[in-house]
Amino acid sequence: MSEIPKAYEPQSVEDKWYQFWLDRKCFVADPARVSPKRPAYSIVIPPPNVTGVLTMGHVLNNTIQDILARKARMDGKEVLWLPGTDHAGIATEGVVARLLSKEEKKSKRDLGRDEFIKRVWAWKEKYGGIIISQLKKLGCSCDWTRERFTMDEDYARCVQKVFVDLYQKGLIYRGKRMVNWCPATQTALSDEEVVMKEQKGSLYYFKVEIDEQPGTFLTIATTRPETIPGDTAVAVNPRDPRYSKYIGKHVIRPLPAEFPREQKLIPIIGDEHVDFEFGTGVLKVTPAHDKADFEIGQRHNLAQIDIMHPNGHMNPLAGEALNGLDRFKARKVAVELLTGMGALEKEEPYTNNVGFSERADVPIEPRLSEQWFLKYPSVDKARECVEQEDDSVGRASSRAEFSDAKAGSSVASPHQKMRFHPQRWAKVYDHWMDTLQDWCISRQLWWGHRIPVWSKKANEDGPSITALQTQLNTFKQSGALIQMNLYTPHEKKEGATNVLQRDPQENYFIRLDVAVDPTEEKIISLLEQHGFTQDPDVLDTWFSSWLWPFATMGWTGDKSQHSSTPTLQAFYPTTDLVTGPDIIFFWVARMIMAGYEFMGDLPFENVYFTGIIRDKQGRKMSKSLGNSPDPLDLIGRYGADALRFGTMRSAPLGQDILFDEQNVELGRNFCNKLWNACRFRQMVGSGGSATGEVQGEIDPKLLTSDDKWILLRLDAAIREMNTAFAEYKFSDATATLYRFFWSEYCDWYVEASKAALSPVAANGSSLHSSAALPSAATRSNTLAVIDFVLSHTLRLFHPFLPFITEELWHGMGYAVDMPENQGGRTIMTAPWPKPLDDDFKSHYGLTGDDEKRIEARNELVSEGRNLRRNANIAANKKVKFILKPARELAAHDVEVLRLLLNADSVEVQANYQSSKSTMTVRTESGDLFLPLEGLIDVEAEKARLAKELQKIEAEAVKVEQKLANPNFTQKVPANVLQEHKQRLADWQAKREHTKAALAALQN
RNA sequence: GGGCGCUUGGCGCAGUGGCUAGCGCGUCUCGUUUACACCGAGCAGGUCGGGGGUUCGAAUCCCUCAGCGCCCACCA
Repeated sequence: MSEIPKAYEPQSVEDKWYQFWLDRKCFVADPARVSPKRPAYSIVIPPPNVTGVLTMGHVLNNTIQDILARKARMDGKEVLWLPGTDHAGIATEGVVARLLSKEEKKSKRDLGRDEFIKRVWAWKEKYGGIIISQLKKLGCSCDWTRERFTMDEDYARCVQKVFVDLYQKGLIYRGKRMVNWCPATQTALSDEEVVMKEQKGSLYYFKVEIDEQPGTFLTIATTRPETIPGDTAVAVNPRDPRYSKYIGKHVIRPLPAEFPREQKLIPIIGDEHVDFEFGTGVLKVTPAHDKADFEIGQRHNLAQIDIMHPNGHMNPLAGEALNGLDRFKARKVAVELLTGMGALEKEEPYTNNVGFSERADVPIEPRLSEQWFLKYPSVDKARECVEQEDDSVGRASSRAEFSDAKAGSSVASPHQKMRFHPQRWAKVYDHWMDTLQDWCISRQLWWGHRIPVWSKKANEDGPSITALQTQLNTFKQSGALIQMNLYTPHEKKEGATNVLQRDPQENYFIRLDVAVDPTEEKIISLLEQHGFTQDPDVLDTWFSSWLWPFATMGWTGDKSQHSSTPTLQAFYPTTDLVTGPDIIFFWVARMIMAGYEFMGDLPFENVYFTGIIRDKQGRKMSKSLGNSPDPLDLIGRYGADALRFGTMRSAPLGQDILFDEQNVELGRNFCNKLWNACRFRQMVGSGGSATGEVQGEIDPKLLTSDDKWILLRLDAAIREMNTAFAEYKFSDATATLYRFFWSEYCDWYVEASKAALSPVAANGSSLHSSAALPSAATRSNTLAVIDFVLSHTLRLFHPFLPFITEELWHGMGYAVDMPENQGGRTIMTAPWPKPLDDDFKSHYGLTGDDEKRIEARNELVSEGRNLRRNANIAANKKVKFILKPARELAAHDVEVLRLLLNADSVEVQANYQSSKSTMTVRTESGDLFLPLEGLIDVEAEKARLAKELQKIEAEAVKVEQKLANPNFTQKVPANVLQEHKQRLADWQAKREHTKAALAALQN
């Protein structure tokens, strides 16, 4: 580090070191190196969408993972941070489809399935994974040799095998159900992909005539008049005295107007679901377009009339006037029609919650359709394994226990408990697990894992199916992974999940579904010969992501050898998962169930839930608001370390993060401070008698009080860091680093060390009679302390600031003396600092007393500076102070006082008497006087002292009263009592001193 | 309708029964002294959301009210 720039320039440093780490394979995990002495540590990245670009959310999430991974490496663990991307079905298909329509004016259907999928792959190769290169810019230490994609060939096989396996277990079934239908993307969605949004709309009241009692009308309130043509009943609460008498009668549905009367006759039914407080207490029932209505329909065996096309436009069953209209347009027209026929009674403004497609941001259309569903596996185990708050009473740091347990026995038995951080998410998880609904896993898309089911419909007496069934059974006996399900009309009566619905266009049919591992080519060709076709649907993207922790580690899906890959054996279960609470159900819960079901063990030991990044005003980051900063731009302007540090510093555990660019600026300033502190060490090192080389040995006999103090502060910082890591409190960790390095090391220690480092003093003479005469030996000793502290500090910083610490580690020469694998090559593998132990402390003579004495001396400095400011003495003007010490002070300390007070001299006078023109203050380590020789503003000083005295009085009285209370003195613990007595004595001493000073001014 | 979280100086936050309630940012004043103006020094600024209770002692524990936010839920 010869020519050191005055300011840190991250741009010239970051790429260099990232390449250095890659070249030396620093991020590559080797299962063979794992041993009881070198335990494994693993994280799988939450795979970002392959279409994604880096957002502040990614920065937060991945910085935390990188911090954990880098810390674990320094702890001597074998670390695997496994990266990759997610194929993100809907998102990716949407991106490519939009591109296609923009550039070629074609739809995906124009291209056809195979060609379209080719285009998606081409797009993926070209643009996909931009985010991967962005993660590298951030400094992420992922093992890129193991990068995975959820559509990789071997990953896809895992997905298919899992499907067949669950199908065999009877957990996957096909069913015609009410699903969340997205008319924009024209696919079914899971419940989790629906977000509720408050919508302002209207509640329309319309009347219907009771067929059996002409002239009697019921009024119905609805928000969706366009679905009237789909109504097949009107429901009232059977306990509702107003209406119960009408149950069993019929009403005439007003729409479609042109339909014959008998087609529009629908029954009035009684159902408990109807709330008689709401609206008029009469509910229109549309079993084909509303989830609750569907269930009412099931209970009363109502017909289902589907009046919409899949794209959300009305079909002919909605009637001439509505046919072809978009559902929202149809709503307006339906209202007009009702008004026209005099059926509309009123319309009132109404706000309700409407389900929206999370991806496409359009209202969901509840729609009856045939889909694949999964009954969740391993639910009980998954529910029990997450530690609830009540479980943990009396367990101070269970994470430490976890780590130790794992280190102790390398072959781990199945883990019992998993911890969430913050733990309150366990409750949310628990609640969801208690109310699990079957998961709709099929999607009407092309980009994704195609459902490995071949099926054929036939008439009930079709001979081909039975014959084929027999044939397939022989394959099955030979161990092929296939499963058949024969659907016959009879099953309908049993009300089972495998309900075969009557196909409206055809007669009853039977169907043979065959789930096959797609690698069973013989079987598939046999099926295809017999006219079987593969299900056109693909699986929900999360149906592949839920296997991520083990499908990425070489899991084959073959149960007999599921733990046979070295990677799985070494790194599964993973240690930590870092993710956002928004995907706790989508991903975390499902991974836990999959972990148990397919690996027989939980997938991770700890889950850290980050907060959500918001803007300064607390709004969510969003593209439409334009309030989402580009992290790459921030990295360009401030450096990756600055972005990381600024983000971590403002990200307390469990709370949302308000992003403010000022935080990044602060991170940059901090890096610069670190840079300059090292630069200072280089500059003082090359002058005087010491060379620029690292000073190794510290001589206990030559330590100054400040040296001892900073070593003790370093010790405290290391301990605090360890606690923060154990509790996943990264903002605490950065706060500790900030305080220790900036306030304690730079502001106090470095400034004080200048007394020992003074080149003048080192020459053996001094300009100041009161100054100590530090020898050259003391000087190099202080340099050695600085090197000790800095080399530890850099290591404490490294997980947070990987680039600048690597640059300084080498630049300062700290790498030189270290063994190759312990920091000699890179700070990445330098050992994490240990707290200073008792041996160390006694060898160097470090005691709590030293710490207190320096802090008392520093208080003297602060008070002295305060006096200066109150006397309006310019910061650069040299003055003389007089000190009447409470106890003996070393020459070094007096010299430090002189330096830090920017004084010509600090004279120690045991019997100094204050005079009229002297300002003064009493501190624990003595009375400080600032003689002003007539320059003093007596009135101002009187006022200041009076104010001071008032405050002192108030505090003294408070303590006096406490001590006067016998209840207090009797019940309070001895140490607290003692502390209060001391406090009173201190206040009284200050009171006396201030009174005396005030009195002196009166003369 | 249930559940969870939050409320401490202008802003963002620490502080789970006992130091004079801290920290960072910001504001203001002074300052180019052997790293750093991306800096240093100093001042100002808080009845800890309201009310009640437990206790010798409450920002901290309990009750209650209010406000804000999030999640879950089939009132059309």
